[in-house]
Amino acid sequence: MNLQVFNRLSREKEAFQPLVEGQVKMYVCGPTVYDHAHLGHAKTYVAFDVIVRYLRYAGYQVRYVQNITDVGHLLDTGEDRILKKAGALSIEPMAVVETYTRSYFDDMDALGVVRPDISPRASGHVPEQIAMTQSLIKKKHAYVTSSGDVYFDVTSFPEYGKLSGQNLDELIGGMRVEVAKGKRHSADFALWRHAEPEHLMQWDSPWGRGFPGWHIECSAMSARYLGETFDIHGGGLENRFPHNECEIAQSEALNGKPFARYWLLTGSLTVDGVKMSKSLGNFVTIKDALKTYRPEALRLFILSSHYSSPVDYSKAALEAAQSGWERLMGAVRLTRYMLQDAPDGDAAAGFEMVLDEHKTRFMTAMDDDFNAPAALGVLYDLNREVNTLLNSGEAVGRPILDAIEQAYLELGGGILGIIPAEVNETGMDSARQDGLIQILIEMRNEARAHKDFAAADNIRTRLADLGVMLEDRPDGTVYKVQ
RNA sequence: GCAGAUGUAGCGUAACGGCUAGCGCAGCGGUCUGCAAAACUGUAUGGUCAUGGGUUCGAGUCCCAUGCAUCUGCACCA
Repeated sequence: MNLQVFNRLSREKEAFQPLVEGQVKMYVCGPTVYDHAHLGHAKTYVAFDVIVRYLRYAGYQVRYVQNITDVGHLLDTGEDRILKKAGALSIEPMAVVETYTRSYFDDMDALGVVRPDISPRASGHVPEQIAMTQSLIKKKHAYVTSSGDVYFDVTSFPEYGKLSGQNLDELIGGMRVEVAKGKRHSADFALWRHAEPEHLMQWDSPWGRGFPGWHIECSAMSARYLGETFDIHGGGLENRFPHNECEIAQSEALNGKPFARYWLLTGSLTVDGVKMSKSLGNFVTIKDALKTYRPEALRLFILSSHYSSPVDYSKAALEAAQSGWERLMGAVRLTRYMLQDAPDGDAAAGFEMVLDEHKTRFMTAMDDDFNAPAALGVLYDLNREVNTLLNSGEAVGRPILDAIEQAYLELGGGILGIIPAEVNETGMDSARQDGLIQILIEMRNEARAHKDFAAADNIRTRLADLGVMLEDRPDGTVYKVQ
């Protein structure tokens, strides 16, 4: 275990050394829950899922916090995303939040993403955000305008821009949105906004009725659950500026100590080279993708490029991932098939060495900034070794078969989340269905024995039409369900 | 304009400065099979690693320059 991570803050690969030995405190920017999640979200959260899984596998005790943004995230027009959706559907804003929060967790569960330990909602932490804003005002890092808005004063934090490499003077030129009234510097950002009476989500504050700005929630909630300084801050690269930059400014200006020690940001999911996003309309929801592809195949597709790189979505790429997954599962299925009738004893015990070697290579890849695509390559290498062994015709003892299955479950299952533990892959092959298929296999093999290949092929074809694929092996016929 | 990223076989992607540049998908053969499927294996002298220099015993990797293409952010987004 010699984990190196690429820290976006230092722009260098660094040895990973958590603040407290053996413990990792990690915060990842979560979704704004105003619509169903799409594959872009899947990319980010699957990537961090594997990071968390690996850290835990490596023995760290991880506290993983991922927020749910349900207030304060405004559109260019100044409208709140949640309120806009609530208006469109004519329902309570909190009903919108509830609907899409559940939808989000449903999607993540379906993708096998392990839930965060804490999923705090912004609307449930308004007092914390107000308190933080008050302290920032007291320390003269923020000011109140005549209309009841509170802005962070970016000139009071000289390091502003250090994460994204932005320069205050140059920022002004590229601005697309009109500078709000009352701001001293165009780069100042809102900690608190006053609300008009008809605004549906508003709270009392020292500055009148209003609601928190978007950036403050992450600072307030990470401080509450992880402390003022914590180990890993994750999120999508597109949030580096302004969001992540503002988080750093607020927290470090207030606490006078480092905010997050390692910044791990994910590359975007693109479609034909362009980022998948709501506004461009080029998105595919996770629910839709799961109608066509297995969750493991989606994960494999996402993990086939490094978390910090972009990955381009296409039908061909997803189908390639699904084929690759089938390839891995072929060996897993074969291992499990042979385990049903495996001899005791140490036949093929030498394979233990091959397993160890590949495990080591796998870990080396993951230690190198969570290089899942490289680790996946090792898994494919191992897969070939396993296939060669299991098809060699030589006896393979139960201990080795157990060790092989264990390796798949550990690396492919536990860490990457693409190898399911159950033999049952589809939920379709109940005992009864299995029995029915076995009867057909027996009938077909009788026909084959009588060289009645027309009848035999008829059974095989018709089963294939139903998605049941037969494979004849020297030691019998096996099937898989598509 | 400013900040940053990427460019490696048909496609998708890897490679602490060090074996013949790896893996997957797709194509075409071979072995196996009654035929398939799966698997293994071979093959396309399958790769001028964007271009041109430099450092080095050694460069896809480090440095400089160039131009092309594409992408991301610039106060909207995971």
